[in-house]
Amino acid sequence: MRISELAERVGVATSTVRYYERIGLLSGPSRTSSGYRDYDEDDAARLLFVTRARRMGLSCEQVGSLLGIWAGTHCANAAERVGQLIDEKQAEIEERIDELRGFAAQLDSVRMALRAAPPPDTCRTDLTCCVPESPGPVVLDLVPRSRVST
Amino acid sequence: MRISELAERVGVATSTVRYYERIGLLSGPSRTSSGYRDYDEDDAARLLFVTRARRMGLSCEQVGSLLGIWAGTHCANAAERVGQLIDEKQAEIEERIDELRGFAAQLDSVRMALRAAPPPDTCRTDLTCCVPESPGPVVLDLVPRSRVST
DNA sequence: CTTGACCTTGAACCCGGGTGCAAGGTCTAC
DNA sequence: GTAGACCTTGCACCCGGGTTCAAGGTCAAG
Repeated sequence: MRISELAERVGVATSTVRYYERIGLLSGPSRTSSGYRDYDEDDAARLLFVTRARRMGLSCEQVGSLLGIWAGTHCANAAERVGQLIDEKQAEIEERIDELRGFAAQLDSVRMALRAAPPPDTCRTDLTCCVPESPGPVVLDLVPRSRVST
Repeated sequence: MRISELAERVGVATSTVRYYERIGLLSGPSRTSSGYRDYDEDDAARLLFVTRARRMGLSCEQVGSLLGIWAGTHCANAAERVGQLIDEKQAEIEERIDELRGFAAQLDSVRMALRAAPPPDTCRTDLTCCVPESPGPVVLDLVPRSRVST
C-alpha cells in the first residue's frame, strides 16, 4: 500500500511515517518501479507498534532499542536479551503506574480537604499546596496556614 | 531562602525555577532589598507540587490549569470547579494506567512467544511485531508468519 | 577593598519530535 | 495531453521545555 493509506490506517501523518523511517524506527519499505514507498502488512504492524509505544510515553530512542534488539543479528541469544529488556520496561511501567496512583491519591486528598473545609472567606490566593517530599500524608493548605502562626 | 537553596531542596536547577516563574507556574517571590528572590515554605511547597506534577507527565499548561483554578477569584465556587478538575485528571490518570498495563501485557506476550518458540534459525530480521488496533489478543510474529502462507 | 560565590536580567541556544514547503516526478481520468 | 491527486527529496521551520551566556550587581571572608 502507499504511504498515505498506511498513515491513515494507523492514524498518523505521512510526514511522521517518513520521519520514523528517517530516524530508523521503520526500515525503508520496498519501492514501486516509480520509486513510491510500498508497504505491506508487516510494515503496518510495525508502525502500529511504534505509534502505540510512543503514546505510552516511550521516547523514540527507547522504542528503537525495543525494536532494534531482535532485529539485531542472532536470534538465539536475542531472545534472552529481549527478555531482559522486557523486564526492565515492565519495571519502569510499574514505577510509572505507582507514581500516577500517588498523584491520583494526592488529588483525592485535595478534594477531601475541599469537602471538609467550610467554603472559607478567609482563603488565600497564593495557592499553597503542600506535597510531601517522600511517601507520607498529603497536606494541602486550602485553609490559611500562615495565618495560624503569624 | 535564596533560589539556589530552594532549587536544591526540590531537586531542580535554578534556571528551571526562573523558567517556571517566567511561564507563570510560580508567582514571583518576594525580594530582598538588593533584589534577590526570597522564597518561603509556601513557595517551596508549590514548586514541589509543580515538579511532581511535571514528573507525572502533565504538561506545564496542565499544571498551570490545576494550579490556576483555585488561585482564581472566589473560593466558594472554586471548590466545585477544583472538584471537577480533579475528577477529570483522575480519569485521565486511570486511562494512562490502563494503557500502560496494556503495554506491559503486550510485552509479556512477547516474552511468552519467545519462551515458546524454539530459538528459530529461520528468524526474520524485519521485526514484525503485530499489535492489534483495538483491544484484543496481542499477536507478535516472532516466528515466520509470511512464510506460512507464502 | 578585593576575591569568589552567589544573584540579576535578557536573549540566544539546544534538543526531541515532528510539520511544512518547494521543486519536481507519477498516475489516473477525462 | 492536461488537470488534479498523489508521490519523491531535502531543507527549514515550529513547539515545548528548558539551559546557557553575557554583562553586570551583591555580599561575606580574608
